Amino acid sequence: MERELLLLGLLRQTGMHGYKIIEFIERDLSMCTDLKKPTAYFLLDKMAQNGWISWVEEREGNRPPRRIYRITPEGEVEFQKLLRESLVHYEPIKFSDDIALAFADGLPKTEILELLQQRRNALQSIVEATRLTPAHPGLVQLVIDHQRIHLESELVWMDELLERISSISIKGGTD
Amino acid sequence: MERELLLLGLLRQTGMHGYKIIEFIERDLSMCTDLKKPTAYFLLDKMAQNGWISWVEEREGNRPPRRIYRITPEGEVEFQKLLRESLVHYEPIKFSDDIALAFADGLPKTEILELLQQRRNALQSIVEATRLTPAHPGLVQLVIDHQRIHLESELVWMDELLERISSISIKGGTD
DNA sequence: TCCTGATTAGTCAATATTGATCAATCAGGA
DNA sequence: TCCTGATTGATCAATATTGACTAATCAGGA
Repeated sequence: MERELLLLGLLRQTGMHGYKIIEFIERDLSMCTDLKKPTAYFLLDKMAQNGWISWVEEREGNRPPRRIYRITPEGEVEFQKLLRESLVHYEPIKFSDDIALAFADGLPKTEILELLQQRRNALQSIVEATRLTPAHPGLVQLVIDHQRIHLESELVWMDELLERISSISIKGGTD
Repeated sequence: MERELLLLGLLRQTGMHGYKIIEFIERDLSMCTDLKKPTAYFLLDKMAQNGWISWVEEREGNRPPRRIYRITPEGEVEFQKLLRESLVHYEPIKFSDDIALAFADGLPKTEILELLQQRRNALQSIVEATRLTPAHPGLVQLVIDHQRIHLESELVWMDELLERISSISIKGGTD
């Protein structure tokens, strides 16, 4: 549902062909979504069938023709509906990486600590890279700041986690 | 991949039939995963074909027969492999809800603030409910604490967000 | 006893997602 | 000019995921 919102939101700003849309998403919005190319084309098709967007074929020079998508009035209505729904809604995220944590007693404690230390270092690299992100214009900056704040708080959590695992005895662990 | 790890991790503790597995996941691990019933059965089938788990048919009273799954030695090897991979790996989560934030200028500022205030209140309810969660035994407690810490930090972020949006002017907004 | 709704257990058709691939064009060095 | 690798643009077969459904059994009130 957020995927439809994303595509409508982009096409609302300007008409675009599929490739440009995907390029923009992967460059500027990769921190919110992992929408892949074939999924994007699939959704564009579906939304065109729904009448939310329309397209015209365009050919530039000798290149193969491409479809320029634009949002329709019905699409604009749908956009606003999805936007309202999405803004009020809060869905706690799932830390799927924590599954490994829950079953970590399948390994000796020293190894758990080594592996988690590597995870922590990977996280730290990401945090440091994120600190260098240049400012973006408009509301996207909010999204970036959210991500940055979250990552910093994750790093604090990882350090606390390493402490706690050091100090507990692991049921089923071999040391 | 974490889904396979999850199923192997459960079957490693004790043999179970599909329904019990799903029940446990939905009751105790819903904060890490949203694995649904048909997906679970699909994965159990696949893992059985891979030789990671085996099953025997059991009938209890007059009930229709059901398959009791257990982990095999090959499955145990795979479990340890997946566990190691998953413990070292760090993947930043995607805040897909932030997509709406990035496109919020499709609505007037006062409405954005109203809607986000509702989101904030929904979050606060979840935070309060989470504070009451009783302690779990073992490593699962770590997972719960992670979630709780994250949610508290999200609440702080939401309040900052509301402040910031109040004080900026929205490009394209109608007020 | 009979009926109703809840629980247990699982399946399947439909939908969503993606890795791999294709095909044209272009940039620039040999 | 010709070749090579990068870029643009999109598709498809295969895989993953899930909403909706089936079907049996059980609990307990009329």
